[in-house]
Amino acid sequence: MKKSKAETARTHRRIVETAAAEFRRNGIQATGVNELMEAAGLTRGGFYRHFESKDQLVAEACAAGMESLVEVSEATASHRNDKDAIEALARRYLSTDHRDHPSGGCSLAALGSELARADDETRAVATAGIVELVKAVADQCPGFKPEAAKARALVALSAMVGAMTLSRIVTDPELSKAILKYTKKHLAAF
Amino acid sequence: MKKSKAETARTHRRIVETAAAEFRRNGIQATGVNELMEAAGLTRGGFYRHFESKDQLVAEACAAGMESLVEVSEATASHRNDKDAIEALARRYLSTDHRDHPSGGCSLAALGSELARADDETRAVATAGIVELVKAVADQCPGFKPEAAKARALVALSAMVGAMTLSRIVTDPELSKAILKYTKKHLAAF
DNA sequence: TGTACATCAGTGAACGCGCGTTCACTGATGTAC
DNA sequence: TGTACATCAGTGAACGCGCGTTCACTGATGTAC
Repeated sequence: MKKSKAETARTHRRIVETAAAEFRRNGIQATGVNELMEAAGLTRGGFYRHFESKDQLVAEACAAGMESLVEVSEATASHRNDKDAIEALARRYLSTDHRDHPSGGCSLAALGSELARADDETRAVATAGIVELVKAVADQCPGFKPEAAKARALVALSAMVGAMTLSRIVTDPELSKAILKYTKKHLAAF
Repeated sequence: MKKSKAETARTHRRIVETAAAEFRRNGIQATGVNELMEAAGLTRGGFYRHFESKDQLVAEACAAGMESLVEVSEATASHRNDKDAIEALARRYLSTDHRDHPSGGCSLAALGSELARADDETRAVATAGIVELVKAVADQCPGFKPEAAKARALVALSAMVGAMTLSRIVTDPELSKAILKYTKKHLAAF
């Protein structure tokens, strides 16, 4: 039963979006293609009409994840009211809500160490996303020279990704909160 | 062929150390029990004389990884010459050598997002290691009140883990170096 | 505009493979007498 | 101190299972005339 081009494109996008969320929730390796297709309301066999391999889906899901991260970050950084862009970003990023819901959150924090071992295409896609994100944040840092603003954005991103990762590892709720709180405070004064 | 208690303990330790290094290099899920036993010079069947399950090995390997991280960090932070403990730590941690050799490096950076999804025992072990690490670093921060020193150590650890993770994801060598450089510079002035 | 045919998204069974784990067995060690 | 036996670290074949992937098939869509 062939589908129209529009519907095919919609299905493709649905698989990618489902994958991006499930990967963030479960990890890339721990999420099976079959499980993913089922979650997208399809059967396993259809997968290879849309993707050459699981690796290709990973790359596309990574791209989608970075795209939404850039979107949310741009919105947060620009809709601030006279707060520093990075303070506004940190407040949103380093929340317990983000910590407790990885599936809707940042792919870099949710998949960091898995992405570091991903294939070149996926890492290239992640790199492009990071560059775009840094540019977007740096543009919202008035009072800094371009190079300094980029450095600031890179450091803030590192601190946020690390803090979110550690706060998810830690089993002590107080320590988990403290990691978020102190990093937020530090970035606000930065 | 039964072995003496001493030799059994040595074998156990060898498996754990091998696992800790291989996990950091390959990831936890991507490293098989059989492959690990072979790397330790044994055959697969013997594994379950030492561990109840792969999960138990993961917990022990995580403990070993945190222990060596604490050791190296204590040595680095205390053998500084009048530099701040955190500056000394960052200089060593945020090196391209560390970036390029995860197997001998920090488990939190190498396994971060996998540890966040690990079972309670492993996460508890990681938590204990983080607490010990933070305490050790905070103790080497003279001129700060205990609470402030701990906050400083937590923030520095977050920034270092995040920066190392990002620098390993990124495919652009210049950007990868920049992440390390700017984070190092930031922590030196912190 | 209507008809005939090629295309291809999606189905569902099947594939080989490597995983974590189990098991019967071996034989040197530690223990009981 | 010497002997007999129980223990158990390590071997290597085998297990069920779920993974990523393939394939013959279906039938609605898009295209050619």
